[in-house]
Amino acid sequence: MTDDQRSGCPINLTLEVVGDKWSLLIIRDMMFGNRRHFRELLTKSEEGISSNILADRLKTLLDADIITREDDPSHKQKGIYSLTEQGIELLPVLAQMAAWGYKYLPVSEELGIRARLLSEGGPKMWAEFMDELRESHLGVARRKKGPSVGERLQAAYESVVNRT
Amino acid sequence: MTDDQRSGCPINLTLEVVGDKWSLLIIRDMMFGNRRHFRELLTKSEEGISSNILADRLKTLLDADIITREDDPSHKQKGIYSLTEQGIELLPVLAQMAAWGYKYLPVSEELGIRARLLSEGGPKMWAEFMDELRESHLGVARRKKGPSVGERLQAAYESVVNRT
DNA sequence: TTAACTGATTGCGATTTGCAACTGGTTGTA
DNA sequence: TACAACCAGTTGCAAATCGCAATCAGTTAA
Repeated sequence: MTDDQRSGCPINLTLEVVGDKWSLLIIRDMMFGNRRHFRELLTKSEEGISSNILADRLKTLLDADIITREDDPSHKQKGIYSLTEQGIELLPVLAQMAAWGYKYLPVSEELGIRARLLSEGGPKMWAEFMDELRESHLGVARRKKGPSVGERLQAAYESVVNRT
Repeated sequence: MTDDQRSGCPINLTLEVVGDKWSLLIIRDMMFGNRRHFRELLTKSEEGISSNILADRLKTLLDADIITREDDPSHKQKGIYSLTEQGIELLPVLAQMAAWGYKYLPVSEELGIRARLLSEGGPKMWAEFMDELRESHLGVARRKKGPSVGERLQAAYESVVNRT
């Protein structure tokens, strides 16, 4: 964990924290897939991360204050990972990357549907979804009630998957 | 250049193209620093990329249709690199990363000023800047005239640097 | 003629990656 | 109480990638 920074450029500094092939995927799974435990992140990932890489990245993200870790009261060995406020605020970055990928790359239909909805929903939907994440990860009650963005995205995904 | 994709997720696919420590910095320099030649990208970069990495990443970006390369008529060996439309459309990704880095990381004052203005300007300013990039990289005349976003960002940067 | 400049390429050690097996402990069930 | 399944990681090792320095061959201006 050497902290030699290459420059004080905000884009560079951001890349030094999350600019690898796995960190943003872990955050994606925590945001959109409700993965909160090590095993969930390990086995339910689309891409198949290996356990040593996952452990290493979780450490890095903890150090960078993007996630936190608490003990799970239901199981002495289980840890619950949560996004911090600054972790939650990476959502717009992911949303823009998803929108770009959806537009220009060979995205699969199942996995693209969320990106499409999120892109169409725009910054307003992102803000709403971030409020929901603040509720589930930080325990901050959200104002708006009713069908959540998270639920809508999940429902859209499942409707594509279950279409025979 | 093996094209084994890990999953059809738009975020993952985007990361497979630009998810390394250098590609987005090269694109940043082309967008905000007007770097169009190999030497400019090599020597005028804040971070000091090495020539083999630069050559490799330019190849990857060419393959991914994010940039193009033309011969410079003024010099038989010189090449001019330009952003394509999909390269230009990475601006919102960079802008969001810059905004996040500006907010949460120890950004230097000189290099942070552009991020601040771009963040405050929001999507409207991004669209304007993208139009300017379409003009300088694709030769598409932009509608709006007057002081460009690029000029404004550059002027703000210089005013911070020259402040004694 | 020659020095500086052009876009790269090469060699090589250091770091990072990714797979597989394994560790030490906890929990549920019979 | 025994035991299998589950938990969060760790370790060993081979392969790939990274990054620095030196170098290359062609081009241009003095």
